[in-house]
Formats: sequence, C-alpha cells, structure tokens
Amino acid sequence: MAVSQLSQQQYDFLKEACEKAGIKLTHQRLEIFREAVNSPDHPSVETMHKRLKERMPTLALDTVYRTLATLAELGVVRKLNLTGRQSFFDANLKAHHHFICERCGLIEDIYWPEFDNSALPGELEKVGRVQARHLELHGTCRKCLGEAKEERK
Amino acid sequence: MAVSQLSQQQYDFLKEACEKAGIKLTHQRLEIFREAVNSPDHPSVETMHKRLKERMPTLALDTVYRTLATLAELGVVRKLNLTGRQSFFDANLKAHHHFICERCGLIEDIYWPEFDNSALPGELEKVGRVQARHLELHGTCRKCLGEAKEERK
DNA sequence: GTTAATGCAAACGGTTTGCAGGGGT
DNA sequence: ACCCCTGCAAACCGTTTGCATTAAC
Repeated sequence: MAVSQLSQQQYDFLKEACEKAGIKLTHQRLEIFREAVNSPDHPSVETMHKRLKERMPTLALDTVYRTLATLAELGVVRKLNLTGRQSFFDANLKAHHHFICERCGLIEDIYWPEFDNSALPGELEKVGRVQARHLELHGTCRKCLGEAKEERK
Repeated sequence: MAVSQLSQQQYDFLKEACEKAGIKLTHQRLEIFREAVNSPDHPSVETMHKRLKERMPTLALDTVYRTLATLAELGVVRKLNLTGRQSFFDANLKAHHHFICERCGLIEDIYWPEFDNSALPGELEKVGRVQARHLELHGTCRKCLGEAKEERK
C-alpha cells in the first residue's frame, strides 16, 4: 500500500509505534502524521489543522491537538516550546537544534553533530541525568537583517 | 537609601534602566523586580504574585504580568519559555542555561562558559545573526531518579 | 461486536486589554 | 496639574475535557 508523500518506511514506523502502544492506526493519525512529516516549516497546530481541513473537512481542531500529543507520546514526533505562545510539533527526529528569528518568528533547523557528541559539564551529574539537549539560537534572520537595513535609510 | 534584600547596585541598575526608557520607577516595579531577584527557584508569575501579595495585598496579577513584560523589555529580566504551559522570568542576567526535570518540573541553572564562548557552526551565517544562545537540558533530577528507583522495588 | 477514537461544544488556564480611578513626578 | 501607571474586570487565545457518535480491529 503506497501512501502519497509518505514513504513506506515512515508508514511502517507509525504503524509499528501504534501496535507497540496498543492503539489503533486511524485515518486521522495517519493523515496528521503525514502532515507533520511534510511540514518542515514548523507550522502551528492551527495552521496544520487548516491545511488538513482541505483534505478532511470534518476534522476537528481538538483531534489535531489530541493526536499530536499522542504521536509525541509514541515518540514519532517531538513537541517544541519555543515561543511560549503556542507549541509546535516536529516530525524530524534527527538530533537538531533551532534558530528562532525574534523579528518574524522564522524557525530554522540547525544541525551541529560536534556539539551533540560533546561532553556536558561534569557538575551535571550532581543535578540529574540528561536525556536530551536542545539548543535555541535567538537572533535575526538574514531576510529581517536586510529589511532592518532598508528601514534605517 | 537601602532597600532590604536588594543591593544598592541592583537598585541603581533598575533605576537607570527606567530613566533610560523614560518610565517611572514605581513601588510595584521595584517590588516585582526585587521579587524576581530573590527568586532563584524560577517561580511562575502566579507564584510570584502570591508571594508579593503578602507584602502588597492590593497588587493585581495583571500588574505582575505587565510589569514583568516591561522589565523584560528594559532588559533587566529575561523571559523563559521552557514548558509551553506558563512562562518564567529570570533576573539572573549572567549567561547560563537550564536543566529541566521532566518528572517534577524542577528548573536548575547551569553555567557552561566554555560552551558560551565556543564558535557556532559556520552555516549559521547563512541563516542570520545569533544574539543569544540558550541550552535546554531535559532529563530527570537526582531526587526523581531516587524516587523512581524506590517505586521499582 | 467490542472498545477505543473522533467530532462537537463547552470549559479551562494563563495571559492580555480597555477603562477609569489613583499616585508619582 | 499632568500624565502615566495600576487595579479591576472582562476578553482573549491556545489548549483541554466530557460526552455521544463513529470507526478500527
């Protein structure tokens, strides 16, 4: 069974995760997962819902919330709290970090394997066990830097 | 003029910041700043409000929100979005990062000057200009590690 | 057929805003 | 005296929850 814009591997990944957790692989879960996989631009839950509604007119917003929370529990998507305002869900499970433009809100994935593999400060052993590290780089994106320059003229 | 539990230096810092921004150094701003300075445990805004109300019974919750937002604009406190649920304000302006216990919500300051001074990946120049880096270390704190061990018995 | 998941609507909680009265400069 | 700031209350918005219906296994 071929699923458009979702590789067999990704489909199997979701299916196995559902089976392992003993939950059903429903149409909604599949579609919402697919939307997450095909959304490298870190959309808000509301934006995802809008996009999904074009294909699934009866899909409720709360189902998107509920499903993304479920998918996060399964470990097939990752929940991001970058802005405080709203949360984002990231289906990119490769270790990566985020650049956030304070001016326009752009979120860009940053890969930095040397950092991921570096040792954390020794004092952390006294604090607890670290399971994941996530770096937020706050600044101004290239596009906004240009616009700010324009405005100063 | 001596302000209990707030050094002259910290008082001057706030006063100068207010003057520079052309806003008044009101009683509320001073007290809320003092509360932030004396709250190394990263309390929620609501908790800060509860603590402040003991000294200032008429203080409204929204004033705490409004004032902390103002102080963040002045740059005398820093707004943290660690949980998605609620935001925290940190009056510790020294470069530092945070350990978050996923089990109990504990937030611990982590200092790592070697990392702060290290060079970021070159690819970031293509993305934009980084003004601040903030590392989130998610894991389980020492206390919760012990409790989890107990529960398994 | 059984049970869990969805859609609907209403509630929720943290945060923000409009406004009028009050306090600081 | 002026105007900004605060307290009050209501609105706001993203998110969550209770319940009856629907669909997956």
